[in-house]
Amino acid sequence: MRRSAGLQLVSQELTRLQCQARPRPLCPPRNCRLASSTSSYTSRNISCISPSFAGAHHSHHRDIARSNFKRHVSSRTHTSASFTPSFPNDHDHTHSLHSNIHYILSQTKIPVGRMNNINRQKARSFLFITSKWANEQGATLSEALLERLHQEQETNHNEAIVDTDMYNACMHAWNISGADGKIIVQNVESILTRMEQRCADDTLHNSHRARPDRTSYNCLLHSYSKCDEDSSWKVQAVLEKMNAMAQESKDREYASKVQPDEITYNTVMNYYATRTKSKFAAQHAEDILLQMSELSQHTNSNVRITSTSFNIVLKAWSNSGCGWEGAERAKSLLHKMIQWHNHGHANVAPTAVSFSTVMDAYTKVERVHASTAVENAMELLDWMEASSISDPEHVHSCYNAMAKVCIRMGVENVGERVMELMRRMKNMDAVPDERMYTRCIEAYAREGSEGAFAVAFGVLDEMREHLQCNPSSVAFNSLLDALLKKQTDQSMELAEKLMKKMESLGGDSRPDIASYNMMISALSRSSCKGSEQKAVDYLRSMLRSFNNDHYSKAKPTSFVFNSVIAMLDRSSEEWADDVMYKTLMSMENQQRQGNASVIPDTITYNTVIGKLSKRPTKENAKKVMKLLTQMESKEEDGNFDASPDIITYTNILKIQSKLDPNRASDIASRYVTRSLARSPLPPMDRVGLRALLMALSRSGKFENAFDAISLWERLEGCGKTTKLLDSDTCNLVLLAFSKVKTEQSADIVLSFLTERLKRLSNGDKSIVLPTVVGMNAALTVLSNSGRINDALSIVEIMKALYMNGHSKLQPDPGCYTSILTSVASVQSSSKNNALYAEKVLKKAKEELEVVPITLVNAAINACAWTSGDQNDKKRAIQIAFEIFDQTKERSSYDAVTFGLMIKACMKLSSDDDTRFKLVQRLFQVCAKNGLVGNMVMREIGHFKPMLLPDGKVPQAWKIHANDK
DNA sequence: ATAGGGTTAG
Repeated sequence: MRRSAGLQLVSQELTRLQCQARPRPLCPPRNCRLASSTSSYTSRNISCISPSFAGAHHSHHRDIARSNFKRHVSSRTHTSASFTPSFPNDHDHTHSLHSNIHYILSQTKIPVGRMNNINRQKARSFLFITSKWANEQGATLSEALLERLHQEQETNHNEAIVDTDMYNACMHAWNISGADGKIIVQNVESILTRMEQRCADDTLHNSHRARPDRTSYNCLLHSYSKCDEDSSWKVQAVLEKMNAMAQESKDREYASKVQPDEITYNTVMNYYATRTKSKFAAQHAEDILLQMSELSQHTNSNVRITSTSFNIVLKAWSNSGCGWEGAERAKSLLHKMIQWHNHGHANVAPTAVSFSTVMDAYTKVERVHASTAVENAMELLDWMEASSISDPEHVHSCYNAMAKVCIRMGVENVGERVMELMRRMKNMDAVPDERMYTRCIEAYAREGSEGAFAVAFGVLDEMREHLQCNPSSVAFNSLLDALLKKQTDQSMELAEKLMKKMESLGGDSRPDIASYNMMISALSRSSCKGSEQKAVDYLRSMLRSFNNDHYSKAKPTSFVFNSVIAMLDRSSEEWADDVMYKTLMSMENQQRQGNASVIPDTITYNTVIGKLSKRPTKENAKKVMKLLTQMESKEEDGNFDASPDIITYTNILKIQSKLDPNRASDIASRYVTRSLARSPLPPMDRVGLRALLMALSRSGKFENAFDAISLWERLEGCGKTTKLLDSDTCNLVLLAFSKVKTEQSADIVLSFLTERLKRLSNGDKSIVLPTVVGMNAALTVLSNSGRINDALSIVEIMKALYMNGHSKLQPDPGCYTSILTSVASVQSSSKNNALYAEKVLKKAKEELEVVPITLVNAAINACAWTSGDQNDKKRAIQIAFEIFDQTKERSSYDAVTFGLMIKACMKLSSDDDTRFKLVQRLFQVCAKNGLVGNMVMREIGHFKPMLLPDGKVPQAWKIHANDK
């Protein structure tokens, strides 16, 4: 395929940018080593490198953490000045921070109760420093210091060491940590609870413990808005509690300290404003605004409505998920705000944020309203320019919001439109910032034409010049996105080049989680060979970037891992299953290290287990079992994300039944037992049920057969008959019992069958019956217990059902064979064996058109195993010969028939003389017919006394034996 | 201690 001119242009552009990239600074060892070791999976060197200072309790860990930090800092100073990954505060302070950390860590070595004043003062100021780091480490560290100082206070009853501000700072630290919402809420709740409990425990001896104030509760309320979970009842409860405390407290001063203020109400509104896709929440936020307005009327009120309050409600409507309606409501609220302002409420002046928030609401309207949305937003922009804004330094954000509306609404020639906005903002003395340039790039890239791409790259260049630094990954991502949506080989190639360039530029330009998501999911959609390898390589470099270089923007989410796993699942590369397993291990590793955005779930595990099960090797079986254990132990710990389900077990049983059937039946049994204990039963499907029953039916253990039947009956009771149960699975249940030789089995099987037959005769048409296969198994069980008559009546019933249209229940020779084989088995041999054999054979001859030799043989064999006294045995021999003689007439016997007859004579004869005569006679007929087989020779060989007095085999035997 | 903004993704 020839390259089009436009793409060629873009490609040149890329190469040019590549050359412009800053010369690679000196840090070759790190990169070289990593690059050469791509074959080893990165997860191995992940765990030890991630620094977790606060969690480092003993000095060994601390040393590792510290030395890694040092290495990290020194390598960074070489690469990029704008890079501040793990401690995003002022870069120049890195050194003093380092010594701070050193100091703080050394604090933990001082025994409790031995900190002097200077120690305490330092710890206190470090607490306030670390609490402003705005990352998880800062929060963890400040909380650790808080707890350490609390211990100190507990041993010095007369001194107040920990005050309310310190608690508040720690909660604030979590709120700004950027951690996952759930984690923030957990930590803030736990700090506040501790604070409250410690106060409640306070005695006269120590009345110095810090009491939560309004700020503390405001912090708590704030944390709820960071988390997606529905915490509205908690928010409501906190507000009520604050009001109650303010009213009920006898301490007037304290009462005024916990009385909710405007920040409290703003924060509560903000909680509702952050609930996306909920009209109710937006309405609720607006209601609170009304309440605030009433409260502010009271004298001495500490509540007053400001621009912020309004802006929060504007956001609420923008986030409400109400599309056009939400945008319109936001707009009219903005009008109301201006009215208020005009009526003398100076502190509700609309700000740039107000305008840009409403504009943002117009980016979320339904397609039909696209052009009106753009018009309305443009009106807002005109309006904003005409009015005096109280925060002119934020005016540029309105142009950005406007540009976003144009892009989202699919305006034609968006690139030029956004360019125009950039010119227009300059007239307002607003300087386009990085975000605005990025928007502009996005706009051109979205246009998709090759010329537009070239312009986008041009803007990227311009941006570097104007901003005097490299564009952040976001700008590149817009380009990547647009390139990858083109879905051509060339554009994929260009995207790969772009990724390389981002890496070489380093710093904030490095690929982030969005870049990796896009590349990997595009690769997983591609059918080119080698895409798997490329995707896995990207995953590895992402992990390296996050784990080793602490690049927080590359923090992985489930999405990347799942894309890779899904792609490998479809792959035919022979390493695919192994790499899938390693990918899952790496996911678990992330989770273990506290990355809350990585959640391997049941589907993830099932995909990997499913793939591993396709290749039944011992290693894969081991891996699969390890994964199952992992899933089960998570479930026990109360984490149900990855609870094993029927699909999990189906795959596990698939591999184990090939390698270790006993293990398979144990696994199946454990699962069935647990499932039966639950109500309702966990979901089950046909394939899974079959796999379970197969595994259970193989073992020959009574418990397993019992599990099988219990499960089947329970499912039948749930009315799952049509969806799940069929004759096939019913057969498996009976088959399970056919290998168990106990009296109990016969009872269970018989009542199982009679129950179903009874229901059938009562007109239950949904009843599931076994086929001959299952029936044969049932016959085996009954005959094993000597219940030949029961067995024969079952055959009768089968015949009747067959006549009634149950075509799969036609009695076949196998039925009789099943009975006779059981009669012959050692466990069930009785004095009646021969009589049974005679009876069964007779019945078979009546019912069947052709009686196969095997059936006759089975009858003779049954006779051979007759026990009891001499008379019983003598009669057995007679019966055997009668059967044999009848057979002879039809000349349908074989070598085995002779073997069995000889065996019968050997076993049943009362003395050697009789034995000799009978066997000799049989042997002669046998030899004449040329049917001397292995079995015949073996039987004769067993009998030493049959040899001649001189120890030789009689001539008669010899001749014919050698003839053969 | 409260209001915001950029990219992706089945």
